[in-house]
Amino acid sequence: MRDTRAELLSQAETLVRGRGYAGFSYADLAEAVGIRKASIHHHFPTKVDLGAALVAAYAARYDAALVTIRAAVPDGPGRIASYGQLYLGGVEQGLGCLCAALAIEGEALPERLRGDVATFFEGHLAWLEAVLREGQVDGSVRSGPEPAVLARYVIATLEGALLMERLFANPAAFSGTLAVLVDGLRPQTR
Amino acid sequence: MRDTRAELLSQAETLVRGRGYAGFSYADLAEAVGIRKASIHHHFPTKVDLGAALVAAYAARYDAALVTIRAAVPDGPGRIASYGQLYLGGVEQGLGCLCAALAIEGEALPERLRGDVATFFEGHLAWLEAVLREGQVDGSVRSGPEPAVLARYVIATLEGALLMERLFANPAAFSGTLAVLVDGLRPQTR
DNA sequence: TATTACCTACCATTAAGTAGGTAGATCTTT
DNA sequence: AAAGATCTACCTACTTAATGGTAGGTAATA
Repeated sequence: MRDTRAELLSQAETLVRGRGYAGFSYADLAEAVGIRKASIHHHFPTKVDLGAALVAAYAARYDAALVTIRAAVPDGPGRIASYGQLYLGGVEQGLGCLCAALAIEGEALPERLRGDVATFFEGHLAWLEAVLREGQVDGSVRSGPEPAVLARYVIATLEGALLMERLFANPAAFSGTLAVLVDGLRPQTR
Repeated sequence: MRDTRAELLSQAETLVRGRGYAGFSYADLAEAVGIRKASIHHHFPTKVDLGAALVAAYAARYDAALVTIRAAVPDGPGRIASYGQLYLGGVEQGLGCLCAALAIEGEALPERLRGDVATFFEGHLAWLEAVLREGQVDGSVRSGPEPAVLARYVIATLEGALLMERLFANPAAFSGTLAVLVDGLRPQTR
């Protein structure tokens, strides 16, 4: 059995992450999957439905990774480093963040998708905030700034680095930025 | 006299920064400026021509600001803070970075524009690198990481913060991230 | 017998871009 | 200075291709 729906989601994700939401069409997707354009509507009646499914699947994958990281890595900076590694894959494949691609379209983006994207980021912010707070408590993360502030700073840096280093096809530079970011989160004793 | 060309550039910039390059059309622009669609082609024969003019004008405005900052602010962190303030305007107006909007479209973006966008970022990276190097020399910026690495980290953080905080319409959060960023650049003595 | 998963054929709309024209400003030549 | 020529900045009307989406059908499966 070939799971057409999954294939559609996979190819659509690649298209959106590579060219933006407005920048891909059902025709592109049909060609990528090897199915007729109209058949896509059977699985995803409208483009917004597809977009929402894309965000849901993307968020679910991230959520699983976040749980794993928290279980597998004990300290704050290590967890943030692992979180940053999740973005690195995008740089290596030349794909940006799905939600960044959607977010950039701002006012033109269907309301529903804008909400989904905001929810995605809010989830990450909540996870980061918890991780950073724990790190401050156990002493692995520098105290001072509020965890909520640090969380926004972390996600901004990684989203920005992904945007930049995908353009320059420079995974090493991404890793450099990640290292500076993580290092800056440790308690300062130099 | 009304400078139609300038008006076209201004409105087009707002459109691209608000909805992406693929997300706006000559029809949208015509309506925004109060001119017929075909007349736009008189000023900008193709959409790529318009896009390139947009990037050129945007880059020129930034370049002027960079020169001013370097002349008016003496220390490294102060200069980076001023640089970050340039992005804040976008958050407040609900507009993203023009070049980020273009960059996100990646492979779908006409070759020429991709080159122009890369040049834009390279110029900023060069400026940041020089500023950070000077800061390390005069002791206002922490030593350790290479200026080139720090430059990429700075621009990534600001581009990412603009992306995020525009979505959340949260200029205060942008300022929070900027503060963490700038603070982290100072020589650490806590 | 429904339902699923696909198909062909179509639709209305919108996209970027072109053709060709007009009114007014400006430059050139006598 | 007048006459003609050219240029600028816009227009209406159009083309071609692509967009998201629909209608309705078919073959296999549950």
